[in-house]
Amino acid sequence: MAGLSALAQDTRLAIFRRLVRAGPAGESAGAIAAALHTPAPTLSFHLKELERAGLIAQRRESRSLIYAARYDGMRDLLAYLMEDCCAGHPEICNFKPLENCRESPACSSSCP
Amino acid sequence: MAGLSALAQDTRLAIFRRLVRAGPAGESAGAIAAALHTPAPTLSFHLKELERAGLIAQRRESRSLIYAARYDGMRDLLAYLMEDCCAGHPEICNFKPLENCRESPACSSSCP
DNA sequence: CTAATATTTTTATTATTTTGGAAATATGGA
DNA sequence: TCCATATTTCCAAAATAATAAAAATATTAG
Repeated sequence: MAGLSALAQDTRLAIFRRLVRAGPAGESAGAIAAALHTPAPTLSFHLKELERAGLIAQRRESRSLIYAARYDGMRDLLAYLMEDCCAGHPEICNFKPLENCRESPACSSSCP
Repeated sequence: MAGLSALAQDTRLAIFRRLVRAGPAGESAGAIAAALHTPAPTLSFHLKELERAGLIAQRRESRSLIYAARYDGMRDLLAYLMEDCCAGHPEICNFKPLENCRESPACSSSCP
């Protein structure tokens, strides 16, 4: 699973967390690099990796390249892990409810 | 997150999937090695890695060492990923329901 | 105690991933 | 057109992870 390796790296996980919080507006490569104190080429390498895994998407906005989290990519990853594990043993899915999720009809109505 | 790196490796993911399916009875190191056509030292290396991540547990049964999946470890990993992502953007959690999960009261009642 | 089985630890080698400088590419403004 | 900004690609070095042979350890049976 590409998504797993993509997130199994500190810098990439940090990037992804930022982008999830940034929402659909996303954030430019430069802004991320500055925030994470990471040289541009290193950051670019990780962004490409996350994109390859389907977890983020790139778009150009004038001179900047903006990256944004792909929620469907993350959903796929979660679904994959759950299918694997929840499948044989549903008790794995016995989460204590996440408050801000409960508030969303989408979430509270259709989790596995 | 140790759990992410632990599962971001083909052999280890294969081991974990086997053990989840094997249930609490688990499986001996030798049996896993045979099933996955993996030399004993290589397997032992990966088992230790999974154990370090809290995803499996070891117990001795006579001469054999039996490994079993730790559901709570897996639940923690899923919860971590969801908190991260579901948090800001609950629509990520909008899974199409997994059938065998719906059947379990534990699961259908308390997913995020 | 000795032998047989089951597995881990040690160790060295090989393979993969990560890092960042230097050069290249793309966009927009003067 | 020429320059500045934003970012990527190229590439080689450094760091990390995976592999498996050989030796060591643990358990039980005879």
